[in-house]
Amino acid sequence: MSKRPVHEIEAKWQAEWEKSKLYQAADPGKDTAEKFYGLVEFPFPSGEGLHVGHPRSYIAVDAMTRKQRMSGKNVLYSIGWDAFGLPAENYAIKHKVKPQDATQKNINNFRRQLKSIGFGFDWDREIDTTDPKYFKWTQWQFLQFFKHGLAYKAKTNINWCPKDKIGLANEEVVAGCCERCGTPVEKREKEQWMIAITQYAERLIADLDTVDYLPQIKSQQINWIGKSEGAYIDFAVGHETVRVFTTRPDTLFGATYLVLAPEHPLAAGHEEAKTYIEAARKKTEIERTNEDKEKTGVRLEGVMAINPANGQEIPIWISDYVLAHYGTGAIMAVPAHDERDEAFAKKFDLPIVQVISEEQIMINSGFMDGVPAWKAKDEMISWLEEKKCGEGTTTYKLRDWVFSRQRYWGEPIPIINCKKCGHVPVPDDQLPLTLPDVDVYEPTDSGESPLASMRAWVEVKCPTCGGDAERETDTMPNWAGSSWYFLRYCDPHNDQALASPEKLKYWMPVDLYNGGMEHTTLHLLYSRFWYKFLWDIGAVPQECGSEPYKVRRSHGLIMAQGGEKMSKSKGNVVNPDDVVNEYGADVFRLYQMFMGPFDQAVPWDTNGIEGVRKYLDRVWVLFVGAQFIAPQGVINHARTLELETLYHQTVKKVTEGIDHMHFNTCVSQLMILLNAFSDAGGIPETMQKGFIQLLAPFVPHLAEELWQKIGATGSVHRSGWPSFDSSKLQASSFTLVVQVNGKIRGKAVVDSTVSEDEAKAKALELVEKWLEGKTPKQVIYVKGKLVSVVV
RNA sequence: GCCGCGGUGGCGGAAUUGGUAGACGCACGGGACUCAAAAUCCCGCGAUCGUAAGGUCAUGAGAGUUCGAUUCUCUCCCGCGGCACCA
Repeated sequence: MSKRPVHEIEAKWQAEWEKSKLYQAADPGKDTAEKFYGLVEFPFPSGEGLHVGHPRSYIAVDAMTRKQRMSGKNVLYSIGWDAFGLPAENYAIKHKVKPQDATQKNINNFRRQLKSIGFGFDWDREIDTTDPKYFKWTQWQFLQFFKHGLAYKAKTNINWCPKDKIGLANEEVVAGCCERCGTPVEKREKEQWMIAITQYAERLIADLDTVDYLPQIKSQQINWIGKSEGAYIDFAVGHETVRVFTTRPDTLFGATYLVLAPEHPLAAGHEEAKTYIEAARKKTEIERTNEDKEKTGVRLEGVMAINPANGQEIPIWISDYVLAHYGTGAIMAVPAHDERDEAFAKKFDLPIVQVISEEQIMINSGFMDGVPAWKAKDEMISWLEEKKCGEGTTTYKLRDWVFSRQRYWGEPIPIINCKKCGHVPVPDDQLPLTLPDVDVYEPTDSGESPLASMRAWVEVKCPTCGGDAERETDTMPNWAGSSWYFLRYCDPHNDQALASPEKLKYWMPVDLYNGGMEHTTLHLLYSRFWYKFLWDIGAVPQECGSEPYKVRRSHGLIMAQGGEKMSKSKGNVVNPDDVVNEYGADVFRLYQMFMGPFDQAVPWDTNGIEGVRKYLDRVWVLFVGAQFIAPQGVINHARTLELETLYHQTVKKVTEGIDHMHFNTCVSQLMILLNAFSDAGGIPETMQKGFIQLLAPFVPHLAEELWQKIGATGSVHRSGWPSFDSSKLQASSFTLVVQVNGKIRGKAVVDSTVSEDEAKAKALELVEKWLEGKTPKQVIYVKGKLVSVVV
């Protein structure tokens, strides 16, 4: 038997595909076929190179897009580099090289690795977010946000990571710590560029109804945006007013005190509160939220608020359990119907008034008494609006996007700060605004970007008045370039626009987007928002629709052997280079698809790879080894019919399995089919091509080689997709199962054409001894499956 | 606490408009080939009782619906992920 020359085959076809541009996506024209746009999250090219979990998503979508391409669709599937960002800059600092050079080196390594796996990417559409030709449009888009009033500079408390020396968006803070390095985040007051994503909060929730995302993705996004419907209520405090937000306006009569956040303006200036406010400011976010729920607070002496519902005077407290950045930073406390208020009231001995009875009827509520609880919320809002002391409203947990980073390796924010004219956009014809070439990238403790010290770059003339001005020195977060890259794939070399409307109309929306769950509240949310904005201002044509991704799926993580997470520190990371070198790309790909359900975490298993390698060796032997293609007549007629049934079942299963991402069962089925061919002594000629075509999305190199070996013309990857004949899915006989009182008592192989009466008669005969002479009460027949006898 | 996903052999996992539980692969055991080993091929492989034929039990636990439940309903337990003093 000839050994399968894995590496020769793979190198040969990779070179051939590259030369013939086999996977090139056609630009839309008169006769262009129907499109299919498959998308995977483009990688950040780290210094460590790919690890084995990385390509899982790419292999899956590669199989899906290959199948689409074989079916005749015009497929867009491409790749690129999300190459700006903190890790690249830290890498450069550590290795004393320029971020530009380090990034290029890493990109080259990633490209080599991806090419060795044999993806069907259209490499002519490769994207690099750090390429000035690309980020020219990232900057242009930022200026559109600015010109439409959605990008603004504001002094706010931001999340500051003292280790990375960088400001973080809320989405980048996990449990009060920096998402990247785990350092507890501090609060710092800073002027930052912000983008008003909150203006899209409602649409970001509502439009989820129009797309097909995994349920957990939708619910995580909804959760993150955090919509609450309730009311603002105004409490008079002397000559001033304190406005609170509540989701329970119905319990207004039970409000026995107010609580303000320590940052609330009304709290300032009260001598007795000073120490408390000072202490609260010093605490980190985790300290403030992790205090085992033991409530603290201080009463503001000598001030009372008037409850607008009953005119009662109630005290005002400050406490850090009320958050400054949510609602109005002030609440009405209803201890009878809110756990937190109850804990606070009990600790400080404040009155508790129940306003909803056990029977869900309003009590102790003046004009609301007797109203059913379910109606009370709406009635109270109407009353508040009528009396002009409040209004119904909706709030969101989502906050505006902190868009500034005080680091070197990012897109410079193209704004010029002029004392006279304010923030002035860099004129479009001066884009891209590139980074100055410098020697020092170290971030500063002062929280200023290293760009600030490059005076020659910073000092410019104001484009509006011509006076002395300074460039903005903050850069954009790495989420900027990745928020629109899928649009650029449609038209990657355009220097007149981010992409031409014609091409966008043809390719958008993305038909399938696969990526990690960890990006659900970051990249996925940002890019949906970004896209909606571009769509609103007409930079993306109306025809593309309001959502960028029709379908969103997520892959499970690959764990280390044994079930732990793969990590550099544990030394259990599997490098795809090693796997490809030892087994070849096809084995690597097939194993990834076979190892477990695509959407679930699965441990890497070296033994499992061996099994897949054996399978491909056996496929090889069947075609080119001793068993070769079965000549006519070697396989008898009955056997051929059996194989035919199995073949058509396999075509159906693989066709549907790929579309539904049930890759592991597709591979099982292909194994079953091969086992049957082996047992029969070869492959009937009528099934040869189809079998190779079914293998092609999973093992493209081997399939192409076999395609050539059997003398077929062209590439298997453009050869069509096999179809199944529904009439041939049914075997000529089946095993009839007979149950008595729900237990299996007999089996018999019967002809598929068996009638109901025949089946029942046969069944009763088979299980006679179990009936013990009794007459069956009921006999149930399930066609093609079983007979159930009840006695 | 809230939301989402999941729990099936020694292991990864199949099977759901309710109809043969454990497909396929791994590991393991036995055999063939070999001086021997590797590779390859063949057979076996949930537990339990039985020489066997065959029986009984078994899909996290318990109940329910049904001729029949891994699949549907209810109650509970455990694991993973997300959010969390959000008023």
